[in-house]
Amino acid sequence: MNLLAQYVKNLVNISDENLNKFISLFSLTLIKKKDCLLEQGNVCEFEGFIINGCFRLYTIDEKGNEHTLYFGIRNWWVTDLNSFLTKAPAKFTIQALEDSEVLLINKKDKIKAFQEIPEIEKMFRIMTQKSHVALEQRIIRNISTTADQRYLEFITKYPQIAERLTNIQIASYLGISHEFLSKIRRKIVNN
Amino acid sequence: MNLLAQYVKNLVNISDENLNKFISLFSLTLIKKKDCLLEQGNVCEFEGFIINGCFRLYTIDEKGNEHTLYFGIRNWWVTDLNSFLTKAPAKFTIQALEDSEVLLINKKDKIKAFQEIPEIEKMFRIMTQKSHVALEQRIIRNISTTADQRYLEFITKYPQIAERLTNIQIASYLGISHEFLSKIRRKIVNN
DNA sequence: CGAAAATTTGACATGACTCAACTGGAGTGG
DNA sequence: CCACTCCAGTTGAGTCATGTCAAATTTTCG
Repeated sequence: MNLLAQYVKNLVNISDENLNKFISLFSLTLIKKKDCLLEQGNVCEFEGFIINGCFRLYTIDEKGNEHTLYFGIRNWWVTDLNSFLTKAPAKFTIQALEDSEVLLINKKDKIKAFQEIPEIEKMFRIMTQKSHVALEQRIIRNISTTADQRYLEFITKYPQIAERLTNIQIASYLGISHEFLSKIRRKIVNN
Repeated sequence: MNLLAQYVKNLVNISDENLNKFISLFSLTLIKKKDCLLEQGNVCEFEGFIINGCFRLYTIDEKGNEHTLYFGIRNWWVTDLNSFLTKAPAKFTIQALEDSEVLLINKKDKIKAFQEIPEIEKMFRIMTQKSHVALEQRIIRNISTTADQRYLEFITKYPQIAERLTNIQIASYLGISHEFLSKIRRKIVNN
């Protein structure tokens, strides 16, 4: 079955006709492990819906350290939102961590969908609201808990993502060094 | 002039008729310094547009420590989004830091506005996208920079907010203790 | 003026980073 | 199939960032 169609129908009531029209705006892209969907500095011309595989969206700072904004798997969206909206150079790199499949839509077609299919505008609003809530919660966790707690929360909340990641990648999401994460893991095992 | 009307017109093209219809859904509320628009645990029944004054949206954790999600002043929106959307008990308290004026809309009327005025749905989408980008940037800052840098960035980016706040409030936003913020400030002065 | 809150300060404890070394497993070319 | 390399993970020592607690000082505000 069509994963994207299912996703849309879960959020809004939409006719099959409009749904098909929307889905036809996407193109399926295959991408190999370690290849990038977007590289920091380029303009992000797409919004992507992940069908299979796993992606990491990260930025590299002046010191050369990587910081992960989020990981994406099946049924998640992925884009550098600021770059996509404003055509500013992307602050993030989007890399495939496995051989992956993703449905891409460009900005022109997304605007077209918004204009022609009101349910789609509504769907994106609902979607954005949900991820907004998730971002707010992450900020509160980041400013209020220790790395131990954030690590346990991450592997508990997203076990199906965590199991595919290296500890280096998880550390870059939690905002700690991978050496320190290693020590946290040892401490957890030893109790 | 009507601040909210101006705000809407800056984001979307909308007829005066629809604009007035939208604005008539709000009710002006005056709230005194230190009073709360919302208390943690209650259901957030409103979304608010600030006309005057200053608000702080914060949560209290198990240890009794306060953590600030954001501050709001004139021209900003304020709500516990998750509670407003899902009717779950609010995780945040919204307190006025000064005598303030805020325009409130309830959920039923907001839904009505979305159904009857497509430009309003569009406006909220644009608004949510912008704050989404801001939240993403804040997460990256939180996981990648030290408290010194975050403090300097905050007072540089939002001087008109920072000047109204106590250091305790700023510290609760940055995710550090107010004693440590005091030491940061001394260090900055002494160079 | 007087009380409450904010701010500062210092001593000490803990969280977290850096660097360097080591181990072990996964891929790769011969 | 082996030897090699590379990368992830672990570990320890030393250091820096930040928290905690308690006390003193200053500011705010009724």
